[in-house]
Amino acid sequence: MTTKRGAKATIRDVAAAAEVSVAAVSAALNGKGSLKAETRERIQREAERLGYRPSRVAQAFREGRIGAIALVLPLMDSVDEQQRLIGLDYYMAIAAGSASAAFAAGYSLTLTPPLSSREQWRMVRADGVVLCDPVADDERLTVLDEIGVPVVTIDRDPTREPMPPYAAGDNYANMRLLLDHLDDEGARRIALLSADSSWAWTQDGDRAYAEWCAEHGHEPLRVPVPLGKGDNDALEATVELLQRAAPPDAVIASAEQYTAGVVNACRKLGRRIPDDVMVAVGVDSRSALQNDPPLTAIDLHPHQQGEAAVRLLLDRLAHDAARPDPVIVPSTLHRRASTHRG
Amino acid sequence: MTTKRGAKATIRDVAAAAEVSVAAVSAALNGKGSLKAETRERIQREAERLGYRPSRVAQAFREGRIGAIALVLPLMDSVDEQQRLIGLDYYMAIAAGSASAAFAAGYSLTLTPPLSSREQWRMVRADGVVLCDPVADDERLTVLDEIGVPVVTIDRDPTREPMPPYAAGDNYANMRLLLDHLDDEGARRIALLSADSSWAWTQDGDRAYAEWCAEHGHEPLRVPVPLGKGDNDALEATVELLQRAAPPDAVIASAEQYTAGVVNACRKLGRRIPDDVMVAVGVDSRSALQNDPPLTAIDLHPHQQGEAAVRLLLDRLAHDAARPDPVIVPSTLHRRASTHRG
DNA sequence: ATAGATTCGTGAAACGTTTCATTTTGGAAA
DNA sequence: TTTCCAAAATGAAACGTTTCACGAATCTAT
Repeated sequence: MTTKRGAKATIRDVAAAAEVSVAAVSAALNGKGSLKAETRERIQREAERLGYRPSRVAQAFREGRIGAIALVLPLMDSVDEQQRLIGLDYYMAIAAGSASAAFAAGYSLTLTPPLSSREQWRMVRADGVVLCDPVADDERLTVLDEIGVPVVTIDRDPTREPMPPYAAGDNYANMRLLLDHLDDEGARRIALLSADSSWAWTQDGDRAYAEWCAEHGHEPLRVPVPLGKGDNDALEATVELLQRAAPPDAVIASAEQYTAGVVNACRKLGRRIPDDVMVAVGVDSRSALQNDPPLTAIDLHPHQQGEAAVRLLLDRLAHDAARPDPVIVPSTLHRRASTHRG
Repeated sequence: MTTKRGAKATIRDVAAAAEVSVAAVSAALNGKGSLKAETRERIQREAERLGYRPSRVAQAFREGRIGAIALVLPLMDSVDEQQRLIGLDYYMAIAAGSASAAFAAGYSLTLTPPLSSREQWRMVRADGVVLCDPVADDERLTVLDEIGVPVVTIDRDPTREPMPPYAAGDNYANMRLLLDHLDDEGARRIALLSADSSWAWTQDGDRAYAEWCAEHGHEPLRVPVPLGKGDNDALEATVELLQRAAPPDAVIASAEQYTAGVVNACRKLGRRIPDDVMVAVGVDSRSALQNDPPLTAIDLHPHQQGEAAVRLLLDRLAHDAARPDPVIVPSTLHRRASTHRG
């Protein structure tokens, strides 16, 4: 049998050309088995001549696994609506950490674009899925469960039973850490910008804020700010806050998205940071670090969260029934100039 | 033959359980063929009962393609050195655009972590690769060519023959556009921060700058700034520039990474933007847009570049021999307050 | 020269799915 | 009852690779 024109050469074509068995070709090309050096070279020459490339998908098939883990980021959902993707540092670090851990284990990391219908989900070719920030009753988890793809989440699933394994920071403790810090630095009226959503980190943060305020006899000053596209929602909310009769002396931006808005609102109104108003952010980012002055923020170590999530997933893949314990990645408070009055 | 304990159920197990042929099971589960409704339901029930999930890798194998495209970003290279990934808006938008185009065509997008050895490259499971910012004599392209994986680059490969298809902005024209704009706004001493590298966009930009300066009788003020990890290399370079005896009245930050450094240097020295010094950026980003004042910048439309690159790649995959023409994605100059003196 | 050991190479199975040509079944028309 | 046709279901091939148990050839030591 001779090579068909136009068709890619297979291992069989090489075997025929070199007048050996397919097994010999496989051995020669993978450096296994015991072949005479001369034979090995001849096979390699023929393979080269025919432009033979092993079919990656056939190799994958034989090995029994796709060798890829899918990462589902919420920000991907906005791709089609907005031409421009808002790539948050937090998610990018998660992606990097996941990729790193996946690759260390011989897997690659697949980004999944917005997936709405079940049909679309079915075509996700991955051995498992890491899903970021599930909402309550997240339909995506339902579908993935139906399809039988193992899932690990980053940030806890608020409602699902049984709860998929997850990696996360301690959102409740983090909010209190931030509040305690601001209190130490002399803030007495601490406002909070946070989103109305069913995400666990939002809920946990709000709860911590409410409880802390109650414990300390502070009036809660929470302003809901949508997390969507509007870059200046946070700006407007902050402006409104600062113009109140009794303005706050500290503002917590719970999300990375709010950072620029809060800072620009202060600048616009001529309020100095930290002298007139302290600013702290719930999620560290480049813009917090590079701001003038640098902003106090909580580093959730998203890189580690990504790594941890992938490792949990690989655990699940290895021992089928196992349902590993959640991993709580410790967070770090970076005390910076925005919350310290000289 | 009965289902082995522990092993995943295959289509054969379902067939046995439902007492039909494997072909019937396949047809029932995929909604094809002509099966009696009753049979179809019975098969579905059995599949459900056994927890049967079609093997995605076997499906992929049958279909003859992996169904994934790999995206190689330069920033991924820093993952292991630095725990924290610097996720540039530019690359994130490329990722989003690529993902979007890939998915529209039934492919998913795979991120590949740093790949050094040939061995590592061999395990990249993708039908093709989009490689961002190739350097001169990029070893990765050599390896990919050896392995026989089709490649498309974003930004032109400076040296390789035959040159792989690519998508890119018009770097040369963009630099001149920026310079003309600053000239129009009254700048007379325009400095350029750019990197010493073999990347095409750097080279093109430098060439455009040199030629433009010569044409306009301006003294070239180019300062090389490494693109690596150091966040404050750009800051130091700018400080040095502004403290010269004859300081520039405009600074071009050619890379997104320089943005914060340049702005903070101005702030540190008390130079107002744009009154004392204009600032423009060669790559638009959130930090440019959200800065106070917003920074004039060139929008390279990286989302479209990602889309274009993937489409080129899919073209190559479809018609094997074809070597499509490069796609030059038009860029947009966003004129913002940082280069306009009220 | 023969047994044993070593080296070199082979044939065939297996992975799980889909497809397609073919066979069986059931029912209606003659 | 027989004939014919559509509907329903089947068996087997094909996808390209790796692996594994085994056979043939060559060499070494008795």
